[in-house]
Amino acid sequence: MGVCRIPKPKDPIAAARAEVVELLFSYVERLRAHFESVAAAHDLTAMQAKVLMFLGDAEPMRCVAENLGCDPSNITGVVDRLQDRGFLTRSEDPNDRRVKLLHATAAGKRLRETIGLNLFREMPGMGELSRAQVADLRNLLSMLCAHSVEKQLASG
Amino acid sequence: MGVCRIPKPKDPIAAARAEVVELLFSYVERLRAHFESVAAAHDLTAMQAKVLMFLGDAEPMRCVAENLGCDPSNITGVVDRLQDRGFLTRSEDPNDRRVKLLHATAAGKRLRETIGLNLFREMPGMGELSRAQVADLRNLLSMLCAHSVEKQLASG
DNA sequence: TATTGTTATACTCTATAACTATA
DNA sequence: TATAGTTATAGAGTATAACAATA
Repeated sequence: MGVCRIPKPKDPIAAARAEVVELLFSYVERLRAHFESVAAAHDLTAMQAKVLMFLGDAEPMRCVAENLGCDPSNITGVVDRLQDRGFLTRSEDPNDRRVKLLHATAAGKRLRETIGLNLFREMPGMGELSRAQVADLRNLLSMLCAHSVEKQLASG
Repeated sequence: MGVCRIPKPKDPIAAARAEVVELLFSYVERLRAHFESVAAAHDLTAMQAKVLMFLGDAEPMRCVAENLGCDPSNITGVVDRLQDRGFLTRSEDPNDRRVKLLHATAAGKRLRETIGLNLFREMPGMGELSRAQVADLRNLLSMLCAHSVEKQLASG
């Protein structure tokens, strides 16, 4: 999300946290650009790539919308475009005929695999971390994510 | 950027990196939602908030576009809307009259301060890290960001 | 000639509200 | 009544191309 000029607190602990927040936003901006560039290399928008990467074997559209944090009405158009290009199909859920399930086609699965590999292999800065540093980062991110989910569930 | 299903390599080092990439994308999605929610609380889109947070004392529009990784033609509209609401003004650069400089107004500076504080104080999961963990995270992120910038400069 | 910012255009994402079909 | 998905609509972000003013 680019450079943010967050006011620095005087308390050293809070100041360190503020610095982490700023670094995170800077790195997030790079990740966003990286993701968009990988998607664009396959003529997909970031949104279309997100939907494709989230697809399981039989994903209800509502779950896609919830995971992506947007209104379900948006998903219709995104899925339309992916379907027109042959990357997924819709089917009715036999258990609840209101629900439509999304399935990646063979071409969709191949594309997903390719995008996944590109996302991983060209991850900015990742190759410079040692094995131990990668493990440290994994643990710290786990804590951040776990707590975020907890808060999300509590407030929802 | 939501849940990404990145194929897991068999090599344990590569697998650990892939896990970090997946965690990063998950946390990034939470940060994006956090940023949007803070911006929306002040009737700003994420893009408008990014521009406002990036504004220095006299920022050329071209620099804003470069920092945000988008075409300069987009900035015109975003800046128009922020200007209409009294958060910034344009002025001609006396040294190069093609350039227009952006200045946050008093209201813009107040809003920037408030958004910065909200971004920092409600940062998902950040409050759960110990002082030492915050320091570790800062160092790891510094490495990731430093290398990203280096690559960016090398390729540009 | 090259660059800065603007405008026009077309496409996509976005939320809201109204609608159909189903539960 | 409530829910899943669609459609219509309006507003915003996005890149491309053409343009005026300036360098």
